[in-house]
Amino acid sequence: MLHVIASPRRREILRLVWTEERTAGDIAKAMPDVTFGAVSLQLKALEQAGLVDTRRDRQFRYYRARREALGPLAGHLESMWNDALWTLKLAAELQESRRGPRPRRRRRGSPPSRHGVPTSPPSRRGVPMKRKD
Amino acid sequence: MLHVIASPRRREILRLVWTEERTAGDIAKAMPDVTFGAVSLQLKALEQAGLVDTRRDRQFRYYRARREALGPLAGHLESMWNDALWTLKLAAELQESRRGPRPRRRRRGSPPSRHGVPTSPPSRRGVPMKRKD
DNA sequence: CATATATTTTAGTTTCAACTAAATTTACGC
DNA sequence: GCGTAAATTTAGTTGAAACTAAAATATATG
Repeated sequence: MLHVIASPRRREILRLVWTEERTAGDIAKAMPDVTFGAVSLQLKALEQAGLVDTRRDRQFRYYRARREALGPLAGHLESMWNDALWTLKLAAELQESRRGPRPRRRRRGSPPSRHGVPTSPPSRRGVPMKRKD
Repeated sequence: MLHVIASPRRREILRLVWTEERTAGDIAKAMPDVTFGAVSLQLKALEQAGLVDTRRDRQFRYYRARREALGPLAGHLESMWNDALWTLKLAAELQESRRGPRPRRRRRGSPPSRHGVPTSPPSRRGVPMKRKD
């Protein structure tokens, strides 16, 4: 759990869903420097740690912080977010803590091909999938 | 700061120096699965985060937790350590969270040589060094 | 000064979490 | 059914943290 809130990225997500639930897309839009997929993975991490609740409605999935799961840290995080000075620091941390590959400019006009994939695996498009709640 | 206590290794060190100061060697002996150097680096990280105080006496360096620097987390950590069940979990985490190279068996009888170091730099053994308090 | 012990620092290695891009799944509307 | 939008999952990449081993630093002592 400590590991999960140690990430500035996940703390920023927590802050976004602290007082009201939001959809995954809404959250992703608020973090323009990462892809939707990256946000989705972090949401999964937060959910598995029990730090957010999730709810499905139509094609949307809503997330909301489980403040009680954070125990004594909840108040600490809140006071940080209410402090204007800390907001600046968070932005700096988000820049600093950026991991993984930087976005690469997509080549214009080049045919859709991937790195080490000479033969594409058999497509399972159209095969029905079990619904995961 | 959250990042520093997110590491099970550093939390284990904090626990060791929670109620009484200990020497670096003492701490390293209590963690037989890592080298002295690794422990020293983590101690430096803890010191730079302001989570431990340090004191020199003779050739020894003593470390002690700065419990007040942890704020609301201090109590949380304490109660974790006093819970027998959590002790087991910590051991599991220490195994799980292990990073970096695993210790390799030293080849017996092989001459002392290093990877990409054909020429060793000029030894400065015996050259006096400035004292770092 | 030489040797021993305690600790830190450096250089290089390995593992892993955070990421991207693409593919897939799911649900909606026509 | 088809197409589209929302979200997740998969496969692969990257950078940095955690480590090892060795060297350097620091202090004590004969």
